[in-house]
Amino acid sequence: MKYAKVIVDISHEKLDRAFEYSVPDELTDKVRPGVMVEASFGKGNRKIKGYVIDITETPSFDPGKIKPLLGVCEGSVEIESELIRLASWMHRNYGGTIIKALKTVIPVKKTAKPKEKKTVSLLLDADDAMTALALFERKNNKARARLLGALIKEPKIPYEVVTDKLNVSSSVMKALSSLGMIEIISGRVMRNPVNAPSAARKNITLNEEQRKAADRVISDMENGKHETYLLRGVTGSGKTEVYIELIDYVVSKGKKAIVLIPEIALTYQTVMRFYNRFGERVSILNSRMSQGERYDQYERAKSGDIDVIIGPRSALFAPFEKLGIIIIDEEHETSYQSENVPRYHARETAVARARIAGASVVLGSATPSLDSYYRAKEGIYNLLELKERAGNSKLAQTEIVDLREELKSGNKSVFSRRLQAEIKRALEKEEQVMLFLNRRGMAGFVSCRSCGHVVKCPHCDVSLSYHRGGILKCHYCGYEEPMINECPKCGSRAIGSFKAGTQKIEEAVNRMFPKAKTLRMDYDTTREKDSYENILSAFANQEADILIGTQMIVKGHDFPNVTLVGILAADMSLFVPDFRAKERTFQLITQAAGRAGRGDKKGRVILQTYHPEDYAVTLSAAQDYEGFYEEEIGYRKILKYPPVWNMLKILFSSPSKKDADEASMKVFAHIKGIIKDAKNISVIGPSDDSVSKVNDIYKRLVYIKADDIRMLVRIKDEVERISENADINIQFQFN
DNA sequence: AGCACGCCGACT
DNA sequence: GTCGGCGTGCTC
Repeated sequence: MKYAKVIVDISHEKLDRAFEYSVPDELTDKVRPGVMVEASFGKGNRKIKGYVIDITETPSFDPGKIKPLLGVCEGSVEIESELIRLASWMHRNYGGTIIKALKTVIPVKKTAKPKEKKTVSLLLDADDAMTALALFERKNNKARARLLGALIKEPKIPYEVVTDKLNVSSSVMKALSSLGMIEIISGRVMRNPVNAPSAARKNITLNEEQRKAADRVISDMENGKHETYLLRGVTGSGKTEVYIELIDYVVSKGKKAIVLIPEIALTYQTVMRFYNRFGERVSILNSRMSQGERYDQYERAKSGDIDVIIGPRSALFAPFEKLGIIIIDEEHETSYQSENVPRYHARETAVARARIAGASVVLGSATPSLDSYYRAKEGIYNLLELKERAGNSKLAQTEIVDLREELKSGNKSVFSRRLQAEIKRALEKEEQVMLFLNRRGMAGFVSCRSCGHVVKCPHCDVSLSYHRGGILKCHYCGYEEPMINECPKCGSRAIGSFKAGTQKIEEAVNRMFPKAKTLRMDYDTTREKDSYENILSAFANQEADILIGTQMIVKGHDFPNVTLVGILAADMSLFVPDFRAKERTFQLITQAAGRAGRGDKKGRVILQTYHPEDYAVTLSAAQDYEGFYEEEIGYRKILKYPPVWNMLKILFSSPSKKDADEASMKVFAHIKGIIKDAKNISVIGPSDDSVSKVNDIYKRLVYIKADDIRMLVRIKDEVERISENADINIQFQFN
C-alpha cells in the first residue's frame, strides 16, 4: 500500500500542511506528485480537492485514521515535481500558505476543455470522386452528394463546417468513411498565439563584445557550470542577439529556455525576433490570454512541442522538464516583483528554479538594479558587459535644461526654449520626437493655491487627477467626480490642476505645433486590448511626428527615425517616498534617453529639470551607470538599505483602521522584543503605506532591516506564528 | 474553512 | 424534557 501526502485546497493557515491518504490499488499508477486528487475530509467526509506533493511507502500517521483517496481529477493540470520543490521554496522564503505557493506555480487553475479539432478529408482522387458523386446524385443520396461535392472543391473541411454549414450529420460521415471515401482526422489543435507566417530562419552575426559575452556563458555550460550572469549592455547594444545565441545553444543540447520580459515590453516586434529564429517552437504567454490559450501553451510546453517560452513574471513557471536557461530581460523592472501572496521576486525565484533544475540564469539590462550589480561586484553573479552600441548608431548627446531659469525668464510653458527649438528643427527635417513625462510623481492633481488643500479620493487617500471634460478621477479605484471650481475647505476660487499630465502636454504640443501629428500613450489610452501595440506600431510606421507618453514608451520598440527625446520633468520621481527613488529616476532617464538616435541619424536628448545638480539627473544625462552606482551604493551603505542590508516589509491590511493599527503595533513590539540585544538589525514603523487606504482597506507597514537575510526569514516565520489567528491580512515582502 | 460536538438558556 | 444558540476543536 502506498500513501500520498496531500495539500488540501483550502486556503487556511490551520490546514496549511500535508495530510496523508492511502492510495487505492486501482489508482497507484495515476497518483503521482503533482496530480490533483479528490478525498473526503473532516468529520462530515466532505469531498475536497488537493494536490499530491509526495508518495511514501509507509504511513507516518495513525494508520487507523488514514482514509483512502477517492480519485484523481481527470484532466487537471499536473505539476512537475521540480515545480513543487520550487513552490515549497517560495513558501519558505516568502510566507503565505503552501496552497497559495502551489497555485502560483500552476499556471492554469482549471482545465479548459481541450479543443478537439476534427477535420474531414477526401481520400479519393478526382476521377473516383466524380463517379461517386454521380452515383450518389442518381440514388438521391442528397447528404452524401452534398458532402462529396464540397470535398471535391476543398479536400479538407473542418468538422464543424460539415455539420453546421453543409448540414451533413455524423452518421453520413461515418458511412462514407467506412466506404473508404473520406477520413475524419481528429487531433488536438493547439491554439498558437503567435499568429505569423513561419519566417525563414534568420542567422545573426554577433559582434566581438556580444560573442565574448555569449561564449563565456556557453563555455561554462559546456563545463557543467550553471551560474547567474548579469549582462549589462548600454541601450541599443544588442542584448537580444546574445539571448538568442544562448537559447540556440541550449536548444541544440535538447534543453529548454524561459525568457522573461516585462509585460509592457512584450510587443510584436520583440516576439518576432525570437519567432524569426525559432519559429513554431516559440510560445508566448501574457496576461490577456484566455484560460484556454494558457492551458494550451502549458500543455505544449509539457509535451515538448516548444523550446522557448516568452512571457512576463509568471512564465517563470513554464513546465519544462529539461530547463537549460532562464533569461530575464530588463531585470531592473519593478514588474518582476509580485504584488500577490506569495510576494516573490522573479529574479530570486529564477535563481532558485535554476538551482533546482541545473540551469543557468542571465539577467540583462542597460541599467541593472543596484541589487544585481552589487551581487555582481560581490562575485555572487558573473558580470558580462556590452559597452558599445551595435551597428552604426551612437549614444545620444544629452543637454540639461534648468526649468527654474526658464521660469525666471518668463517662460511659463512646459517646454523650455531649447526643447521648443529642437522640436521645431526635428519636425522641419521630418524626423520624429518622443516626449517623455515621468509620471511617478503626482502629475495632474488638483490643489488650492490659498490653503493648500488637495482633492483626494474618498476611498483611497490618493489625490484625484484632472481629466479632459471636467472630471476628477482616482487612479487606484476608478472613482470619479466632477471638477470643482471652489475650494471645499477655504472657499477660494484659486483651485485647479497645476501640474501637467500627458493630456495637457498633448494639448500644448497641438497648440504650439499645429501641423505636427501627435500620438499619446498612457494608462488611459492603453486600456483596450492591443491599443498599446497599435500606438507603438503607428508611431514606428511614422504615422505621427510626436509621441507623448509615460514610462511605458521607453521600451520594447526601436524607432530609427526618432532623433529627439524630450524628458519634460526628469525629477518628478525623485521625491516619491521610496529609498529606491533615485535609482528609479536614473533608470527612467537613461532608458528614455536611450530611445534617441537608434538609427543612422544622430540623436539628441533634452532633459528638463528643477534639480539639475542632482546626481541621478547629471549621471543619467552622462549615461554614467558606474558613476551612479558608486554614488548611490555609498548612501545605501550609510543608511543600511538593500542591497547592502536586507529589508523585510510587513504589510498589514484590514477594513478596520483600528485592527490594522493594533496588529501592526503588536507585531512591532514583538519584533522589538526579539531583537533587543541583536546587532545588525533594526525595526522601523509602523507607518502608513504611501497610499494608506485603497478601496476602503487600511494599510500599515513595518520595515525590518538586517544584514543577514536568514534573520529576516526567521522573523517572518515568527510573525506568521504569532498572528496565526489574527483576522487581519498580513503579507511579507523582501527588499 | 467547515463541520460536529457540547454546554447552556428558552420554549412546545 | 428538547430545540437551537454559538464557542471549541479537529480534520490524514
